[in-house]
Amino acid sequence: MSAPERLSKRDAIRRENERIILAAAEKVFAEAGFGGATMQLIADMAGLPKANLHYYFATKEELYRRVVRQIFEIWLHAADSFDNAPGPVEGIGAYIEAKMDISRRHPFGSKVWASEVMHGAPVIQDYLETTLREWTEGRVAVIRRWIAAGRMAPVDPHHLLYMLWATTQHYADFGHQIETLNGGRALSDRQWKAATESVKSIVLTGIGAVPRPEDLSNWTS
Amino acid sequence: MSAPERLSKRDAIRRENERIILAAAEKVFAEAGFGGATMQLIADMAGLPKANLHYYFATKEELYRRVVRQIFEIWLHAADSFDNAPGPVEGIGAYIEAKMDISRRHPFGSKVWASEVMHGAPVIQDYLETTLREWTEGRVAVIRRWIAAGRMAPVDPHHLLYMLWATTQHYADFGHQIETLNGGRALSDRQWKAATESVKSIVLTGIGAVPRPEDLSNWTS
DNA sequence: GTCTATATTTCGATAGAC
DNA sequence: GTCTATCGAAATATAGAC
Repeated sequence: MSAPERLSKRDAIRRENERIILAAAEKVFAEAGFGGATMQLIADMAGLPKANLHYYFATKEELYRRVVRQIFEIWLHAADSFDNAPGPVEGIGAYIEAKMDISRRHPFGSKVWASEVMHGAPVIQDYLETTLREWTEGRVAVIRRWIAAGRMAPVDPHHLLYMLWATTQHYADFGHQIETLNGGRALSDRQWKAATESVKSIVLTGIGAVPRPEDLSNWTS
Repeated sequence: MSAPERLSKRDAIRRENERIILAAAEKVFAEAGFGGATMQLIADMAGLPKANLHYYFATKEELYRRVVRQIFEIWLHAADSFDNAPGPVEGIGAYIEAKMDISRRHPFGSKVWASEVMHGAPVIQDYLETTLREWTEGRVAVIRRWIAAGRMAPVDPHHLLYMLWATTQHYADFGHQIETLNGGRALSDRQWKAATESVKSIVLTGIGAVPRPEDLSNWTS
């Protein structure tokens, strides 16, 4: 019985240290980029000697790869709201809410992902070509069904998805710019709510999934 | 006459070499990030010895600063379409077209800017707090007038601007992802046109500046 | 203005005691 | 599993001949 117990304890230590290192790495990679990040900076942020990082993660690239995969999987789960929704108002509405929530709670991961894609996806190109492509085509099919059912206007599904990604992730990736234009203060709870509602309103109205607001419903050219 | 002539010739050489170096630097900074970029890579891309870069730009950071300022000024000029427009359809429509065109023609500059902002704007924070803030408040005022005149729905002007920036720049910053989802091929002329029209259509419809397309105008809940 | 050679620093990674 | 000391590679920047 002692062997499994020792192994279990060692595993617990390993799991906890990996968690601490990954959190520190996510922040440093987001703030300095892969090239600008140093193992020393990550070690300091994690409160560990630099050599310990190499004990848990053989190379800087392996550590980086784990960070990128983390945010990617979080985003994939957010798409659950998309499926089984009766229509675009519920499906796309819930997806925007989920993505905005992730932008607020995981701004570092979002930035690491953006940086990785901007640099040509050197370490996650295979994910783009397999998992992301399949995910995208699946949602494109759902959007096409909604269009065919007359529940939204016949917009291009791919460009709609790009708009959803762009608008929601912008609040994480360009959060520093938004904060500066907000008088140097981070968005409050109320402002995050307003941002989410603004995105939902413009997109859902823009694709014809909800009616135009009353005060403009009698629009004339 | 010989002194001014020599000076002029020297200036011409300087200007041309700076142009070559800046173009090479923009590409390398975009593809590798500030930390990942090396003076050697930039020199190779420019076809010059590394020492010549330091002759024209004292430090790597000074060279980087010039690249960031370049794209920022291009974007500022694109906003001319915003002003003197009679309404949101013309103003915002032209702005989207101009920004999409920049995303296509200056993808490297867009990525360098995105990377700079994501890392907390270490070298252009003053621009954000002065020029960008003034530019933004000026356009917010224009949008408010359009809303007051009943030419568009009462959306939050700041969040609308963020949406315009996010959607248009996404085609440059995440161009690699879009290309991958497009079967590994860059967007064609036709596809860029479709992307621009898609963004314009959803946004202008979403803010109530154009009527809903005919086939959905008799929407019922 | 151009270019080769090099000084100096810093980083990723490892050795080896504990 | 932890940590100090250090190696070797690579980077920025400069010196100095042409």
